[in-house]
Amino acid sequence: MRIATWNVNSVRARVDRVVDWLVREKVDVLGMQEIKCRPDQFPRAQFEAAGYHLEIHGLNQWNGVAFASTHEMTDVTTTFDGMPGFGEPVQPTLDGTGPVTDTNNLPLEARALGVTVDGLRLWSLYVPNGRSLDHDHFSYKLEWLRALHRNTERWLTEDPALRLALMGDWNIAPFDSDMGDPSFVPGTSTHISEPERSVFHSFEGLVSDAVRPFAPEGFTFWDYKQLRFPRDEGMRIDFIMASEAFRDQVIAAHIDRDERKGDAPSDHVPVVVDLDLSLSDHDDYESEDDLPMIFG
DNA sequence: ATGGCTCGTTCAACGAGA
Repeated sequence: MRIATWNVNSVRARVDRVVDWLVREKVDVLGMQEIKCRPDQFPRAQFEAAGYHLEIHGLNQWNGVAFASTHEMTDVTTTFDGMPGFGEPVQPTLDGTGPVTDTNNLPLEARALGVTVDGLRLWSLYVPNGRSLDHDHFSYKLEWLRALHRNTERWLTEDPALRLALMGDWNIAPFDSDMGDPSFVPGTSTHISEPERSVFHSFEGLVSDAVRPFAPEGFTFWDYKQLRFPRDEGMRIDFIMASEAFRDQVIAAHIDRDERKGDAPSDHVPVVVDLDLSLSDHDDYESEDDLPMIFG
């Protein structure tokens, strides 16, 4: 089973490339970010003609997340507990027709979509950018991630065997080697600051990077400006962070750098994991010693 | 010091991205 995440930077501008890639690479499930449209504007026909079901969460021209899957998707959710909103305060409407807000009456954005596929719990996540260290968007970014962390902790406490993947554009370069764009300066830039890296690393122990063991090098984003791609001055900010039970079934992973080439690419490339769902649970050496295998 | 690209909205610049 092949699962991928891709910040497509407008699904309407990129639909041909995205669907071509899905078919060519035989991808079973794709989590997309920055679809930049509402569900009624989503180019459904091309995905469906290629055999994909869709789940779409988009409110306007900003953000937006979606899943395309050849397998059935269930338990679709667009928020997690305590997810903060951003922007001008608005009053929520009782009939549910207006914007959904947080406890401060700030509108929730379309940045998260959870689905269950073949028993795998998958999230397509578009973490807020932060904009600058002194911007309201930066504290929003940190609080959004802290809320996600609290939920992740709860999900895995309730079910330690949950096969969970938090995949998407995390908008953080967690290690120095993940930042190759010289316009990002330590101490003054987002994506590499101590609080961002700290909250990213706080997820370790709950989920960890399912791709890096198979792809230790490589960026997932290159700015459109200043020849960043030809110079390979990119950033690694797109991750599939997975629980241990999920990682036990991962047999390969890669970053599809070639998707940054050619006509009208997204500025991000797909990040891919391959799973063997028939693999049994990770061997626990203690229990293996204690309990000899019994063949029925 | 500034802009550099790209997209959506909508036709002229601007917000947002990272």
